[in-house]
Amino acid sequence: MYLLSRMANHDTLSPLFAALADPTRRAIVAALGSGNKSVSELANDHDMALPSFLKHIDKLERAGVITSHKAGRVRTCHLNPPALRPAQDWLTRESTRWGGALDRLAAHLDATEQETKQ
Amino acid sequence: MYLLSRMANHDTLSPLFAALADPTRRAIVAALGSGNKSVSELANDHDMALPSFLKHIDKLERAGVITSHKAGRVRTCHLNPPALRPAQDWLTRESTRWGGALDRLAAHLDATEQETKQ
DNA sequence: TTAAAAGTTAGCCGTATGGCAAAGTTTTTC
DNA sequence: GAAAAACTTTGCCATACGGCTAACTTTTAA
Repeated sequence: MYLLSRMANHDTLSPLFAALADPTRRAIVAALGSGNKSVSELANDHDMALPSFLKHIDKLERAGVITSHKAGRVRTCHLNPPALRPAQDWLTRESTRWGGALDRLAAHLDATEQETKQ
Repeated sequence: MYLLSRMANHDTLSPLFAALADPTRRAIVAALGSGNKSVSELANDHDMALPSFLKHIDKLERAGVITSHKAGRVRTCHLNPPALRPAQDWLTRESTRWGGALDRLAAHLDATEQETKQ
């Protein structure tokens, strides 16, 4: 039926989850939580060559998680607050459905217990 | 300071986010939301060779998102409800901090506005 | 008892990822 | 105007990812 492949699939979730699937990048996000920072300020916390570090910045930026602008020779990074929403929404939606399944299981177990008691 | 590299890093978040960073795997999770299914039942919805599909199942399982057991020749897959929690928690924590940052920004703008009004 | 069903294993392929060092560019500072 | 700062580009590396086909194993059904 291949529905997914038919629906003009602007897949924002995949790059978003992928961007978060690395400790360095999550640390960057966490660091930016307390305010904007330059690339080198961010990089100081990570024992990594700058080009390697920049790849992480790029990936976060391409996923929309952060933005950046350059003023003079320094590039400053900012969080993009709405970016995490799709991920949160997906997780919430699925968890809710799982919860529903658990509820149904619980209900079934209850019913079974009632039956076996009789 | 490299704190992260020192703290006996049971990184569950990275494989978890990585597992969700693929449409096929998210579809599997969604499909299992309405009940347990065998590998081939799940695979029917995806135009993909079985070995390729099994890799997705394996990755979900290694990330703890699903479990499976084999009865006879059929392997049945189940959701593992608590698995998504760490991802949700991380997103919630960060979003909250971002919200805080936004609040502080708003407060700052308000303060600035008050100053300029005087 | 053979044949089909349902996975599984092995091996190959091209691209992406996460790392590096070295050299280049643009600003800023002295 | 030279030198330092702050990236940026280039190019390399090993491993992981996401896909395939072909061949194999185990269970079930005819």
